[in-house]
Amino acid sequence: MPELPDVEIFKKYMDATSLHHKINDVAVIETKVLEGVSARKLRARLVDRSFESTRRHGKYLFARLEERSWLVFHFGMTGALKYYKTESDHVKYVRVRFFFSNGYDLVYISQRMLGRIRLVPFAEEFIGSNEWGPDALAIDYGRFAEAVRKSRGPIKTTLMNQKLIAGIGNIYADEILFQSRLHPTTPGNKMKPQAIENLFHNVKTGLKQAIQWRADPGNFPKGHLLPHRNQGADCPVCGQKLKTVKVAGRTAYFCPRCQAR
DNA sequence: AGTACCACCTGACGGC
DNA sequence: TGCCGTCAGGTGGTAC
Repeated sequence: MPELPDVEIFKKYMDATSLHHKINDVAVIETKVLEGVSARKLRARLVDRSFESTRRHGKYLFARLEERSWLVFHFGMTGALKYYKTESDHVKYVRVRFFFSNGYDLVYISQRMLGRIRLVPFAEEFIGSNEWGPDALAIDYGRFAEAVRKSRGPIKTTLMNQKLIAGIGNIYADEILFQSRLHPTTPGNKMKPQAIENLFHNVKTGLKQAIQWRADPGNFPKGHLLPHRNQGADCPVCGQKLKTVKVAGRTAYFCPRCQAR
């Protein structure tokens, strides 16, 4: 699931639970989730240290250990973090476990193992080397509008392009386009300035609201697409049957009436 | 440069 | 019940 709002919730969760506790041990249950670092090195760099602060860029979460040392969490489609008292709970798909000196663990969960954990010296440098665009909550209007105006492909693809704007995935792209009353295949370079402004506004408010509602569709008030984003559902605004279309290999849900081309 | 497709993984679900 | 195809909220590589 994890897109920007979900990862922001993981960040808040980690801030509230996992900072400043000494790490007693690290257990790598599945080495496949480690990228560019061995289980041995990870353990050596973490044991006796603690997570001091976190930051987020797009769908990536960074936890600072010390100078020149950041742990990078990426969650893929099925990742999450959970903090709980050691052995108090049986959690499935735990791939890496951090044992704190206070008797609690932070675990990295990843059912499909499409996410990765890395260890990098500088968060900023890592973000730059991946050529990610500005975080969707930080991008300014000028840069956003330029990216949209220059794109010939479907607007949904542009919203999800991490090199242009970091943090929006399949689900929130659908919600943002629904709020903007834009068909997912609308070409960016065909959009009027008014429509681009409106889309920009909905990127910001859509993501901020999702964070307020803890990225849980169950908390979304009426008039939002997410809780209805499944086969055969009706538009929460006009009642029309929602439709789907493949955009860049992903399923886009939209209302054919509210989001007419 | 921009876009499409596949591979990476596991599991859930529907049809037969 | 069991098997099989399809699909799932992400990303990176390759091929046009």
